[in-house]
Amino acid sequence: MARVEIPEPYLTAWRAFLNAHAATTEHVEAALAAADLPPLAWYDVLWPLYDARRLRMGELATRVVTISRSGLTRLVDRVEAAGLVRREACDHDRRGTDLVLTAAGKAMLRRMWPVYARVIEERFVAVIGRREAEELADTLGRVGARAPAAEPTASSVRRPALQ
Amino acid sequence: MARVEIPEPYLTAWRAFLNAHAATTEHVEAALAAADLPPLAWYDVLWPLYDARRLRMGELATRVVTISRSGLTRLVDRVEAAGLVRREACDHDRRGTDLVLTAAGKAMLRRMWPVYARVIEERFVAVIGRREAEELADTLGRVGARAPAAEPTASSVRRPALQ
DNA sequence: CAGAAATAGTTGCGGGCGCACATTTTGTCT
DNA sequence: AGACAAAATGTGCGCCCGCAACTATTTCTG
Repeated sequence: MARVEIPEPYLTAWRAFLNAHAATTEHVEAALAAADLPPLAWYDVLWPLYDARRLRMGELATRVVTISRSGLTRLVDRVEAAGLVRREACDHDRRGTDLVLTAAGKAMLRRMWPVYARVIEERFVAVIGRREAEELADTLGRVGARAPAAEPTASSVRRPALQ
Repeated sequence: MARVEIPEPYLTAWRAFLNAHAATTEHVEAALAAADLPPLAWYDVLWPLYDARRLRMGELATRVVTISRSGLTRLVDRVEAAGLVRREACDHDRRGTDLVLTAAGKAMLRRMWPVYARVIEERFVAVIGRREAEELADTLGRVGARAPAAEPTASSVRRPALQ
């Protein structure tokens, strides 16, 4: 029956990890919904497009780790239907689709970020010291590292200042 | 437009946090599926029942933070249909439903934990120092703390030794 | 250069989830 | 006691997701 042993401190940390994610995520979604804004998943599509100006579906998929390829297709369907992004033909590869942010998409990004950021500040920044944040980044960076060497990282949350 | 500012180290930590969760979660689900076992959500139902012997739907909902009340109803429907738990009438309150683990449920728990634990070891324990684990638990514990004072914590991952 | 193999993206299908509402039972106030 | 609010689940409905299969291209191979 292979008695699996995981030392107490690790187990506690693991539980805290899962809890923290559930709690914060929930609050972000609630805040967005309360402000009549789309779910966080839309942000994950819009931001990389703002950051890169133009991306192919596959490249976007690389940055949105939380959803499957087909799921992304339909997520983009919806975001496009809302007029926030536009699909364009890809030059060098007629199989591919390029995505670009529309003006409305950029505007939506500007409306979503403050709401998103507010929750990050209240639930995350507010209870973590600067030094701790650095350690967190380091530790969790290792946990999230794509095992072997390939598997790209993911999830971008704004790098250059959004306007 | 309220230029929201979040210091770099926090943003980096936040990204690492989301990435780490996506990555580990994905691996756990993959490992369970590969072993022909139910998804992690089932574990979240089975374990608290093993831990508490008997729980009402509402009490269970308190511990399974990642799903809504109605979602839990149907999750339990499935787990019950699989013969892993049993719904029983609650004595003092005829509105309520008690849940108890069946022998098959306990057995399933014993099959799932090693697979689950294996991933925790490989992806989490293996890349974190003991000291770091304690700091993680502390820091993320604060992040996951239910804001005001009520809102119970959640997610249990085995406390007494499973057999 | 023909044809197999690989790649990019989409779609059919079945399943799971959350919201809002319905149902049954308790608790309270008068 | 009688009525009304509150609490504990379950249910109808529509949305979203992932898997596997499909189409259209491109790339590799002999």
